[in-house]
Amino acid sequence: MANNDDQFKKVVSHAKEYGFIFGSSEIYDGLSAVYDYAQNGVLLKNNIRNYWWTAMVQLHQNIVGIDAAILMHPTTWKASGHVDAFNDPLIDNKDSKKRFRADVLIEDYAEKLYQKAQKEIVKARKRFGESFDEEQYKTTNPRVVGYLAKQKEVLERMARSLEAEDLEDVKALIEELEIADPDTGSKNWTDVRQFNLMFGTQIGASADSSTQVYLRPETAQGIFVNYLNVQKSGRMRIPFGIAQTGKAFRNEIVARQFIFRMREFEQMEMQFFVRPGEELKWYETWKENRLKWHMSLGMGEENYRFHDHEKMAHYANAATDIEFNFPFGFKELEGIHSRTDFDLKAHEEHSGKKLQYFDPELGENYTPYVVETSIGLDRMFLAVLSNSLVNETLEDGSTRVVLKLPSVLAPTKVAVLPLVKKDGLPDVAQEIIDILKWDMTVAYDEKDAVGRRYRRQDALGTPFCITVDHQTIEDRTVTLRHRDSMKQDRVSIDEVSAIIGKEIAIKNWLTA
RNA sequence: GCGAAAAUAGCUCAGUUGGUAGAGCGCCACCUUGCCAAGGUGGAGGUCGCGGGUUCGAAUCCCGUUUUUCGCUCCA
Repeated sequence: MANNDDQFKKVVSHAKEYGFIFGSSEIYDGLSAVYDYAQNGVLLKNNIRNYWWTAMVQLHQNIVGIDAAILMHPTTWKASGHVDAFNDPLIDNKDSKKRFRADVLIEDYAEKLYQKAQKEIVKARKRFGESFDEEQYKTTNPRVVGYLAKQKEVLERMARSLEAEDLEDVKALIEELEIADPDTGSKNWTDVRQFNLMFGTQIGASADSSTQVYLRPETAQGIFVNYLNVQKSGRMRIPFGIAQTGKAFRNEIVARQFIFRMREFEQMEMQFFVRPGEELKWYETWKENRLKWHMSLGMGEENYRFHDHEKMAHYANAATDIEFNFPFGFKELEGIHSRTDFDLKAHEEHSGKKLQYFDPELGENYTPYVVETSIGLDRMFLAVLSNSLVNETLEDGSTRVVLKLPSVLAPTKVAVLPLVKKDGLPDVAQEIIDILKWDMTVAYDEKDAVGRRYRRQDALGTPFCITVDHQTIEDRTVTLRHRDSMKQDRVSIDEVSAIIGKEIAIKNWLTA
């Protein structure tokens, strides 16, 4: 564990030192859980996004992409359930310093009442045997009636108070019921406070004429509200998918672990629209497909696992996470959910517009079911970065820090290095750069001994170094040095582009 | 948000009972070497997270605040 903590710290400090990630607005002491991608980080991030987009959109004829706005009509979030579900009433125990969801505390209390009633019923059944009438007993036995009535009363009062946002009454209820901290028994509670996980802002400059809107807490709704537009204008036939990448915002109570949980983050998601009843088949298909995508990067099969959800979110009938072995343990990297027709139905209800699809093969209308794949781009970035950072001990006992990024994702593909910065070698290096720069990101470095320059490129994850020496002037050959093996080949300048191109081609990675 | 710990140069860290800030690495310039980092010379870079207070004097003591880490909580 200590080793993992250590590795995580190294990743964070490496990310900063080598220009991958900076804390936001650092000169003003930073902003909690917001980060900026730096000169190398943005390249790596773009490459990951492109690798995903190619695999999901370009390679699937029945999947198209969109780019929906971050701001959406506020009713969207009523329909999606976020206005209600993203509001948590929380309460702290002053003695144990623990935080609880106030509604969960009350629900647990109500559940206990129900259990008491059940106990009475079980006892009574033993007593009366065959002739026992449970329904009648529930309405006649005073104790059971009391428990059930109390349960109902408690739940109803809580629902009323939450609906009216009367948080004082929620607290009053907790105190009246003498609900204690389940761990410590303390009844010393703070006030109940509401935490809204959606960022709000307003459209319209003046306060009185403005409309409250939200920064989207997930990108998916931008696809749902556009699904019929895309289907009709693109003449899409079910099954088909709509993909997009983009920012989403959540005002997390606790946002931690570097870029793992940020307030502003980027999702890469695809919603796949299918016939009702076929959703679980497609769910399995996409589970398999997405895992294969992860495996193609060669970051170790043992570092991935599925975590199937026992308890479903309100919209899903099957859900799994692809978890990755981060330095702080296995954590969710991607979610695959069978979202049923929950979202489209909800939008139909709230908008009053039909969002049905006419299936020409079946000759009937229906609201499609949806299978979603949703991966956090920032999490993927962290997975790649933390998995690639290695402190390697070489045969001669010396060490090097090397970022063994999959070369298809590496920010810089090749560094061109003149062995010395005289005798015309820099000019030849520049010629090579001018050939390669059209197809890949190229770096140039002429400072310090070439060995040290190799190490610098290792730390940046550059998979190839081309060294121009005196022989280059004579026969137009250079040495091509490989990051991971540190081996060198002598090749002609004319071959370099093709050799590197093959190694970094998305096609070769995705079909390997 | 609550509790605990921390914040000194780009990075990793020293800094004694309060006495005016240092090292290694890195960076820049020049020289030297020339295929796997750490030769030479010179240089830049810190109002010690920020704001108050105590004191003749604060990186050091006190209070507040911001950020980070860990725990609680939450995670569609």
